[in-house]
Amino acid sequence: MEVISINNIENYEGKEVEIRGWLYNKRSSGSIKFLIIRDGTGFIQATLIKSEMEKEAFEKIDGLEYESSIKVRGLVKRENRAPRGFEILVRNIEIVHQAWEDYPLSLKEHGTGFLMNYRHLWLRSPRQNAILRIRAEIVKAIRDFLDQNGFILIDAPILTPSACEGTTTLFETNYFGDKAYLTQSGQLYNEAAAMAFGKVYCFGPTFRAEKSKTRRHLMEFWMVEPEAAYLELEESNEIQEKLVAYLVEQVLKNKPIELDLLERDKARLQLITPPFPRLSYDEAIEILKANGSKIEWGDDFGGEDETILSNKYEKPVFIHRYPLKCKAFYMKPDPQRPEVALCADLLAPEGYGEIIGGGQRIDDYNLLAEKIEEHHLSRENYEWYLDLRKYGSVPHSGFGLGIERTVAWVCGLNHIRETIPFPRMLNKIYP
RNA sequence: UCCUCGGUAGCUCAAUGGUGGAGCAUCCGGCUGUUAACCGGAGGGUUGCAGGUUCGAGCCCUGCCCGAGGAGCCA
Repeated sequence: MEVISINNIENYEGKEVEIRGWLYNKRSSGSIKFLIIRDGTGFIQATLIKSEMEKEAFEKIDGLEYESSIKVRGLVKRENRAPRGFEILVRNIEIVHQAWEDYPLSLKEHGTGFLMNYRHLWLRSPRQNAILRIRAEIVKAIRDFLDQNGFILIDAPILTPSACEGTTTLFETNYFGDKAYLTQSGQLYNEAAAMAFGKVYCFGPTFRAEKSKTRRHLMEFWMVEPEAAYLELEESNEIQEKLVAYLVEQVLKNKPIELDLLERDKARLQLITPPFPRLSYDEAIEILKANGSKIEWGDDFGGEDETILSNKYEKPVFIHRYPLKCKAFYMKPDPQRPEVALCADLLAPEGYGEIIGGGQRIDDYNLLAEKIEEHHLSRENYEWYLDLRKYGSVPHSGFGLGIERTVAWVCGLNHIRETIPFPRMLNKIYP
């Protein structure tokens, strides 16, 4: 008898199969019993009919607790009355492990705070399963896109000797008696890699010790950061819009069942095709002022400002050429207008806000040295970074795409915390 | 760090200052097509903690703890 996965059960209609999984739910009507089995790839109804099986096998499951692990053997039937259009007519069930009777999660009515304490069990639910499968698809799409477009994976270190950008708070750790910090960006190392390999990206976790407590923030999150030599701002933007459109396309193509389960409006995602609109910071300020925002030229956008801007478009929108003082020290000033940076952020639609931040980097040695001093950064820590401007400096650009925010947008979630298996949130690190 | 809201059964929530309830979950019983099944019955409580006001506090007051949302900052 063949052991099969629930997600391709339709290929086995009329065949005897075995499913290895867990008991998700059960319903009984006396002489007919329904079990909902999950195996990690999907959920399927298993039906037991008293008159069609041995008494012992029929009664075996009476005391079976939720989440008990079981092997179910039976006939795959097309059945309109079953949730997925298919069910298994059970011949026999083998109980692998009888779960304890106090499984804490019931099938309805839990608050997120409670569920987060049981995140290790919550992952078993259909909704969490769908979200994390979409996350995996997005990660795969990003890697495929970059690999197919000549980028090579060159990962940056997690433990770093100093701040990459200096501004945000870092997690400090002890490195054999010296201070070290968990990375908040692979950016600077990427620039070194880009001068060695041309087009590179790093993909990994990053850490911010900011005491942020909002639906858009995690202490630990994942970022993909491409960086390329001889790449100028607008060329970088073009890569970004193609990348974002591609990952949306791949999710639509490969994860339609998961999107439906999340009740995501797929029509909104189908609109995500290049080119994306481009708005200068100056234009954005005018729009915000016209909408009643108190923002002034030189301010960075707040969450509400981003929402106003992104709601104006069906596609993600680039906001480019921010005031230099809003941005990191390595951002290259626009030669036409030195008060603004050659940079662009990408705001996702439907109020999801910033998913990409990127820009062109300073390639002149003297200017970069000045900026390092201006930002009170330790020159000693950045000698290697300055070297990149001494030996074959070229115009170069890159960007960072936040995985969790992207997943939240594609899935249509109102909070980022469900987009990562075990979110690290303010004052909360269990489980 | 600041602002707002909240904390009552395992969970989600009710309860004019006057005997703390419901749905789900659990246990028992019933049901041959259930769809977070349904129907009947039972058990389940130091109302976050510590004080205070009152004849009487889940409810009013003070302090603390914890949680949620938001601000700042950012992806």
